Amino acid sequence: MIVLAQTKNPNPEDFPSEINGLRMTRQRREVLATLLAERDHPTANDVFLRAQKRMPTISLATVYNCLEALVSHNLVKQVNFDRDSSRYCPNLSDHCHFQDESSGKIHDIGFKDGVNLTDLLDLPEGTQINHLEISLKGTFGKS
Amino acid sequence: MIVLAQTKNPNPEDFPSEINGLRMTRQRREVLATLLAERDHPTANDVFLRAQKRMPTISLATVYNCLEALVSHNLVKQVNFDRDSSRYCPNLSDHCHFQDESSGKIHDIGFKDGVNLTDLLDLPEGTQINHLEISLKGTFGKS
DNA sequence: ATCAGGAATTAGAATAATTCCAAATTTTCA
DNA sequence: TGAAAATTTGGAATTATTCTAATTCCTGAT
Repeated sequence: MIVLAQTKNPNPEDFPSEINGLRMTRQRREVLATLLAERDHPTANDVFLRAQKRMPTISLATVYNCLEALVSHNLVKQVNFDRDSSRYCPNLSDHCHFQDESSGKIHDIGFKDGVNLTDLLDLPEGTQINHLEISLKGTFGKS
Repeated sequence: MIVLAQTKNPNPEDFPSEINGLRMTRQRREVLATLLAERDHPTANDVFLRAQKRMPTISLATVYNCLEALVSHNLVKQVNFDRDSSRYCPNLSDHCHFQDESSGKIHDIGFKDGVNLTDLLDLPEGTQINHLEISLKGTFGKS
């Protein structure tokens, strides 16, 4: 698994031509670079507006297509809070999401060392987890 | 907190006139009874179709209204998987949801004794959690 | 380089879950 | 009983997302 640059404002040109089996087209690079540049969990439309600044011809449909391609190849995580529009997160480490109800901001929350969620769950023998999403809401402490 | 009957097919007439501060109208009783009768995590439309059998005049808008009232008074939980339509669950115990990818069925998953999710999370001091949702997908073991 | 075939992009239409609205009905309780 | 408030209702409106069909872009073989 290729580790993506964690630097801000990566140059889309610097991405390899294929990541995790996904051919990196110009638009996909742009969408990914947009997500990496500002890690504030934007919606598809937010990404569209930002990507348009550097690539004025990109369409919203393409942004949706690219996001779905990136998500399905595990380059980006899709973040859902209730029925709000989906948001996107390029943080690939194991984490969950906390939405502060006063600011609306979403924070990435890591797990403490050595803990494993599945140890806590009463799952029947032989269950295989393919996907897991944890979403929290409340008031976020100073940090 | 009033504990709702855990029996199947409760008679809507048997609910008290107010639960958790929510006035129980005829339609709200019917919607709640529908959820308690078959605990398979139906969508709003599923609930509508079932409730219509006993109350042919109920409208879909009312089902949405009732579900939202029940959810906001903590009588029912709203269950979300990605962008699928919301599903509703009258199980008020602390649990999360697992969707079996082969059958599509949703299972309630309890936590093992004595564990507390928040112990695992790297949350800043003073954070207050008001709402929490855990959704899993995969293949469910026999059981 | 050129060309054919496949993949990706695009604009706009279509979809579908949910919410909104305004009128009618029901309930509450003074 | 009657006025005010709350709820229900049907249908219209909203909106995020998906679909469609046409165009453009890539890629790899010649």
